Amino acid sequence: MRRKGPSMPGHKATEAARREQILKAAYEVALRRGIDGLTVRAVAARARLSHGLVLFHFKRKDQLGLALLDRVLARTLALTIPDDIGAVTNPRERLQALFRHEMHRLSQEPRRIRLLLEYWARGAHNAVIREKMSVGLDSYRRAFQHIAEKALPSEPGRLSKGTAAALAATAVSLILGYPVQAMIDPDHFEVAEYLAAVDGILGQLPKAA
Amino acid sequence: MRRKGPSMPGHKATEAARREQILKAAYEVALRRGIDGLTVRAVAARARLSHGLVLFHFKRKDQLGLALLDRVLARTLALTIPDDIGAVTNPRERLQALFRHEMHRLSQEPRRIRLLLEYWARGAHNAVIREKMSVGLDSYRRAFQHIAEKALPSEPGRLSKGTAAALAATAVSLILGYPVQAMIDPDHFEVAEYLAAVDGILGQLPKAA
DNA sequence: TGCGCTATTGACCAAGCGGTTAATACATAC
DNA sequence: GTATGTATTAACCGCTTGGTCAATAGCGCA
Repeated sequence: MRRKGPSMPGHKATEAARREQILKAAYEVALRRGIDGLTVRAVAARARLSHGLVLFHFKRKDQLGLALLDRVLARTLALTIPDDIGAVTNPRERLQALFRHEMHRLSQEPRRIRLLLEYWARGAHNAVIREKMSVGLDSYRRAFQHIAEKALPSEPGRLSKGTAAALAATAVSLILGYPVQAMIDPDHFEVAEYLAAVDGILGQLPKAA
Repeated sequence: MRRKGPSMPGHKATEAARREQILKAAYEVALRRGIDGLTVRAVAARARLSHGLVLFHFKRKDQLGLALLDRVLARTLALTIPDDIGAVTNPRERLQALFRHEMHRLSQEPRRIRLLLEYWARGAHNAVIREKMSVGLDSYRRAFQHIAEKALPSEPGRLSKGTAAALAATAVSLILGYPVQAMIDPDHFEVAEYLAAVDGILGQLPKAA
């Protein structure tokens, strides 16, 4: 069925290297044009490859999208506590320091947050995305829950495990809420003032008698 | 250029009625299949109309999308304070009551929240969407800011207008953060516990001396 | 050197998209 | 009853998309 076909395949590469090259290109495309703009052809063009090759390494487009989601989650919700914060002995202060650190970190790469948000919305329709999202979110939340349990005064009745979990959830709300709101109107938002308000809230938290 | 053409135009309708009919269909389609599934043809099929007619009333697809966004914003971020909450005299309790009310309200229609989130993500790329979003978010936030100013102890130096605005922003984070997290893993989330944590935070807020 | 394996390419395909338009049926005005 | 205007339809168009595939070129190995 072929009419004419010169063809000129480029140089070869190991599977791992090619996958990484393609994933990197996909990441860049998604950051710039969003998930809508993440087409097989756009990724291939960015990686300077034929679009057939992209589908050769990632059999279907959604496999590429899921691999990219792993990368986004790893870079966004993988919480590593810096040494100087881990060294803070007072749990309350440690929680506040971690808060500040994460707020600044996540505010610095708004495009990645936006990409995370796009996946988030798609998670409502796609069970696989939702599951990956759930795992990432859970580990992120757990880090806060761990510190929150120590920061809370350990009263017998009032503070159950559920409370600590809920407190961790509110912490995540406060952290993600800032870049998400700032994404829409950057003018009205000062990270310092937001942090001051959150600090005021957290500072009074363990005062419970 | 026409080959053959019986055609059978249906009954006519006033412009306003048709637009409403189409918008309603678009809303239903978007709720079920997300913005990705919001195609002119899908909307037309749902409204039992030809897809040409949809484009006759909304000249371009994005005009339909923007009109739908208005509807979503009106139903989601238009904050009307119920009488029983407005009657609460203590500003702190009023703020808490409004919090509970909004949490429950927004948690009841998760699909609409998801749709709002999809638009939100697209606002990062589309200036018109972003502007509409900003207006809606601003009015929503202002309602909280208004009550927050009264709830805060009016100390001269420490509580400026910026603080109240930032506090309103944290309130919005806490309110939107819940359904957004619950959207991903509904199992780990109890609205009661989350509310208890938020109530604990807010309850201690005005204690500042 | 020559052989086989496979990564790579470009052409191809069907499906679905937004958008346009000639033909047509309906409602209204006269 | 007839003419006018327009809301409505179905066919059509050009384009992009994800996916497939025969042909091919480069590489390791004998």
